[in-house]
Amino acid sequence: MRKDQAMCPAKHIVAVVALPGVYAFEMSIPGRLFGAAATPDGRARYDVITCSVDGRPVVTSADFAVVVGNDLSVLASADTVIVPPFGATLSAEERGEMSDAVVVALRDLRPGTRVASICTGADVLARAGLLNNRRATTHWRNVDDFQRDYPAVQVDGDVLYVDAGDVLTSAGAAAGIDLCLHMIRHDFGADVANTVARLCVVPPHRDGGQAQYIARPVPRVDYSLTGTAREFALENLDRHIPLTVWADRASMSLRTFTRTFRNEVGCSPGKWITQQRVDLARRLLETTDLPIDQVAARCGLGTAASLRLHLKAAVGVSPSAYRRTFGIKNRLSTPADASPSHSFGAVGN
DNA sequence: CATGATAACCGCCATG
DNA sequence: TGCATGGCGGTTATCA
Repeated sequence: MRKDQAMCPAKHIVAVVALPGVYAFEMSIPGRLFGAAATPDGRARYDVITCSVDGRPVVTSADFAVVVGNDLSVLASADTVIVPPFGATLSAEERGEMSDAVVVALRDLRPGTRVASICTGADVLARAGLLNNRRATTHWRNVDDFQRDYPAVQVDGDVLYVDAGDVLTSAGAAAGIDLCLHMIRHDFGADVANTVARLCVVPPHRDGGQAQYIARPVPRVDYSLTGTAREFALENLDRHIPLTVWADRASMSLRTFTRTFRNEVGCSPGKWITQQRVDLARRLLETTDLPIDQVAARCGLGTAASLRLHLKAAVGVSPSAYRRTFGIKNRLSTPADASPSHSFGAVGN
């Protein structure tokens, strides 16, 4: 955390900001997930540190306090700054006051520092102006207030997280897990992220958005209406299956199926399936030596040109560059050396 | 990069 | 009247 870090290949520093009344669960997510990302020889890939405004212990939303390691000055040397939600019992004004110092610190970060929020931590990012004219999300219960308070932010209340490049926001609570996994996937590839997910016993990738978690006025059946169709599609990723067939399998008309799908999953069937295809392509690029056009065929993207297009949209690099960075040949070196973690372009969700 | 065929998407509206 | 359904068709996206 000093200037001498330039001397040795530095670990990626993740700083978690604890404000008064911080939600201990959300605050712990980065330490648990980033902390589980290790190189094959067991070295930690990230250095997760915590801080409060003045470096003193912080009361949490539960009946215990946490002793943090630092004050806000560590943010200057962080590669990633994460703001969990805080101050549940405080008024909006009080929360604003409590986070003033963090707002100032966020505006003053080194260029290229990645900033992320979990749940209503997005408020702090918005107050710092980091979300202006960018897509962002927050807890579904906070979406309307958030959009009202920060009209310059393009709020998307349906997704689990939004990656706007160097600013990322996640939906409520456990969506922070998805966000952290996403950052790990971005930094070190899907394989490392999947290992972390296994270690933490969480799904490596959750389908769809937070829409499916919003309580409906009418209690919904607790199984998914489109789930079997999705399973079927996943088992046949390499084949093109017309939507009418999906709908048939779900015993719905085409129109009702697409509508239901969007409700349950949070995006259109087409968006969803290309996501799945790109995910598979990434895995194949990472773990096999298959030629690019065969990877494309296997994951249903058809041609190498198509794969190139979709991979570029998802992670900002070409298939060969992706394989060079994350492929099996490089498994033993630290990808951090090969790819500065901020080198990938802005990625929508 | 351009292009045209095809599929997907989604607002709209009638129906039950 | 409220609500889910599903067909229609204009617009958009995809891909060879």
